[in-house]
Amino acid sequence: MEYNFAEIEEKWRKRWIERKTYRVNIDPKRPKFYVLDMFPYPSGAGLHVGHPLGYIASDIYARYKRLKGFNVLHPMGYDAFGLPAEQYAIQTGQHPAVTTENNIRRYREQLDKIGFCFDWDREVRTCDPGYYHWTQWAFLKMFGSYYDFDKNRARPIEELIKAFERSGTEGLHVACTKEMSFSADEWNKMSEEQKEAVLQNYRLAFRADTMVNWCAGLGTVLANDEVKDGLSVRGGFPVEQKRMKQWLLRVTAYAQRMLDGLNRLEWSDSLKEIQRNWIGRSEGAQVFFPIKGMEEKLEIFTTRADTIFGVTFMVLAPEHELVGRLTTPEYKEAVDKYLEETKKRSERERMADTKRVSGQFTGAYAINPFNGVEIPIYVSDYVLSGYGTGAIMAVPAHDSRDYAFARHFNLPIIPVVEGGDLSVESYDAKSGKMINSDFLTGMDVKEAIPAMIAEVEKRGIGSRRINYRLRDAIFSRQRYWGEPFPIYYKNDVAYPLPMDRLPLELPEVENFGPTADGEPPLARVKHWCTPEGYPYELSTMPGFAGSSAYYLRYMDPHNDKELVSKEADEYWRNVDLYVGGIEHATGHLMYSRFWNMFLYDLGYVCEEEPFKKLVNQGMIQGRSNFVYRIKGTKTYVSTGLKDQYDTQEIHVDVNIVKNDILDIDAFRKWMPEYVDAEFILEDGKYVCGWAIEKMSKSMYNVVNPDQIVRDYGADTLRMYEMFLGPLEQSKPWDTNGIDGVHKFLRRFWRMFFDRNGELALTEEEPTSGEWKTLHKTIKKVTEDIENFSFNTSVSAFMICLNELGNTKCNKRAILEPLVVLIAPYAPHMAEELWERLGHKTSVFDARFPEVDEKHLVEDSFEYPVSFNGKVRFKKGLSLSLSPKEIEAAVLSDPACEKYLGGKAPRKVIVVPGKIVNVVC
RNA sequence: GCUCGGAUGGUGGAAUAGGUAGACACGCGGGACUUAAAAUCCCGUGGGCAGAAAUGUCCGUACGGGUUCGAUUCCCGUUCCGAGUACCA
Repeated sequence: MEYNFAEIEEKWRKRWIERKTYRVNIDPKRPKFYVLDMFPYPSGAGLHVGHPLGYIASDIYARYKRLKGFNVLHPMGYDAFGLPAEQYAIQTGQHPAVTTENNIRRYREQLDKIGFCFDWDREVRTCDPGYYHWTQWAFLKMFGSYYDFDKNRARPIEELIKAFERSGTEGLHVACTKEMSFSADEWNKMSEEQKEAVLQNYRLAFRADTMVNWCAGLGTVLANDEVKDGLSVRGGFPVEQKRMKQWLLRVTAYAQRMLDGLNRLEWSDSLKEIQRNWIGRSEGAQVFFPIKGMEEKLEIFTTRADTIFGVTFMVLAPEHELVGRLTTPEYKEAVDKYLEETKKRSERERMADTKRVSGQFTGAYAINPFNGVEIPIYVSDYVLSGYGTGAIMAVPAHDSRDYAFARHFNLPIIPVVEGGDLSVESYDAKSGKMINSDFLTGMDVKEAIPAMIAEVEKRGIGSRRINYRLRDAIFSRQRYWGEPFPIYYKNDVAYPLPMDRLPLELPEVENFGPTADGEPPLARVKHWCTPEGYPYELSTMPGFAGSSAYYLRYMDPHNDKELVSKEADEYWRNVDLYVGGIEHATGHLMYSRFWNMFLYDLGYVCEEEPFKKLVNQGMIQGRSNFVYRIKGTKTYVSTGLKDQYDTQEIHVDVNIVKNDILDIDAFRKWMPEYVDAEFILEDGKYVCGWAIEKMSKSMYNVVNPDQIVRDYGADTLRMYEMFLGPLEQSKPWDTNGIDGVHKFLRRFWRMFFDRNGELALTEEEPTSGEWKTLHKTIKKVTEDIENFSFNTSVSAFMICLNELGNTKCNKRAILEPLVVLIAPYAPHMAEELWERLGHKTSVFDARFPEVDEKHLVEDSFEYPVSFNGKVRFKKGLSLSLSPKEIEAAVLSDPACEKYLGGKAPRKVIVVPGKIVNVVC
């Protein structure tokens, strides 16, 4: 009876759908477990073998948990709004909904072939009105909320309005764009428009005039995480800074909570580190410097308050609001010219030459509040307007950038901390003894910082301050294929659409590009306004909007009254295991946490963090193959001989190469130009060269999972992807080892049958060796799944089979538990075997085997003791060297006693320089 | 520049509360079965030296030190590779 994987897998794919094997419902009698994959954006290219890696791992885990008695929620859906479908639409006129639908169908086909246990009844698509209803709903909730730092949570904006009516801004401690100060009286006298303008300063979803990343190539604004090296992540177009009115989400209000929350999550340290850096908390002080001849003061932020006596100049960002006012007439022309120049330099250019020093003196002076010294004020683009206060006190002796600036403009450099050689470089380290610093002199830097901050506060010229690098998230996109904002305008004041009018559906347009005068595509819609005639917002929401709360929707996907019912939320709570790529560290995984915390604050969900444990699968790279053509000929030379000729390296399709050996016939048929190719072989074979590259069509190294499933079956694909190496590690796809895994499955199958293909298991009692093999494997596989070491558990199965194969074990008591054990990895084969073993129900309704320790008892063990003139046991025993004495010492050692359980050992073998072997 | 990871045979990778390094698999070599191929099975496989052989022995986990009876594992330094981030005051 051969293992006919094609037939078996086809049968069970159908059976699972018919029987609804993977449907889940709330079941209070069983503990829940929520396993989630990051849902895919269905691109036109379909899946390659790298995509399912994480899905296979989570699928194994989900099936394992189910076998362990958990009620497992394991859903799948599609992140369906997004740029590629829209770009394609602009080029071809094909509606993005159509392209998206086609791509989804293709994805589904491919996913189904791999045998995942998704509950497809819970599928969500972010572009469905029934889904984005709740994206819009959440947005309106944010619009209607503010953040209270005293209560440390979001509250309805009505509470803030009441506070304003009662006592203005007095005593408020809330998140805002800009500090405001007014009395209750002033508030009450404001017009509706004025009040709304004030509230925009506090709402968690708000509209503001800000510097944005404008990408002309895509015709839209981008969030910080969508830009890399000054280019758009999607498409690679240049990005420039532009001032525009945009919708934003006040994620900065949650900076500290998101930072603190990380400590309670089971995420990898590297991922947590990335988020910590992205939030970028830094502790320091805000200090106000008087400006000579002006009432106004210059506010700066510094983490090095201790170095205040070393300040020799001040620098403002070019966009700083004081630049215009404090520049003296004789410097006006030069400053304007400098501002003009920096404006022209793109973000990318600025980043490219960070070493170039540029700046301009404004003619104005600040006064050092501690020693009265007048300090020149400069403008320079090395100071960023978006961080801190957009102004700094420059201490060239202890900051490398200030040092470079001072050198360039010949400004004084005053050391205030001992150490380093200031003639060469600045001394930036936060340690050493203070000098030239009045009351700080003699202190260490670590004491001087708090001492100075205390002094600043005492004199009332500033205070301790915590700054975050995190910025508010820009939420508008000037695109078509996204969620419309449920917002309309009256006299340019934004109003929320009433909740009962949601969802606000995306209207049809005949052209998906921006309008001639640069308006978003929705401007083309004739009556894009409320029934009362008020115009709707023209931009749409960004990609991360739909993916921020999708894990909640899976809990209750068909509910049209709420995002998720209380019952469903309280049962499923949050995601126990989330598997996905690390590239979402600063995007989706930040926004989701923010979004969930917000819903938590308002009482809509019962957990503060959305994803308890998170595992990042590595990327699967492509392994390209090459042939070497002798230049100017049609002769191709094998790798080992290529140095003897003048050759050209040519990519060859990896699908016609096996174990780096070229299939010559297939090569001749591959492309017309190779029909009459000649070969110079090594040992009768053509050996190809290889390299690890990104998996891409142009390098002919894309391997399609469908093809692997066709040739080897889904179970082999699943096990092989796990066998490739540690899940979290990036590794090249390489089919070299796939035969080994496939061979294992065939051998496993054959264990159950005789020559005639009849099931041939006996009820005989297994030997102690067979029991031991079984339980050793159960133990190892269980531990490995719990630790996500899927690669070593595949090895454990192979070892198990090697051991059982030696004795040709065909005992039911051993083989039946192994079927359940392997079911998470090879579900199709396990189901088939389970059925043939006479079971009427799915193998996934069985229970995962438990380890029975009594079968694992060792009959001999090694007692780790070394020998070198004297012997020291781990417990700290020390003795002289005769073997007899060693034996006595080993036996009297409490640890040994524990091993032996009171019995006398049969033999103690002393291996000098090695170990002591104790045999029972 | 800063932060975080990593480096083990021809290849992918095992093994760390410090205890016989190289599990498992691929590849390669040899053999069995077969008219032949496929499939299947068995044996060998880190390197050097000695030996006809069994075997013995030395060296080996990027490099140099350290702690230890004992280090792939812990500590310090160096090199290389990867990832994140980048005028963040």
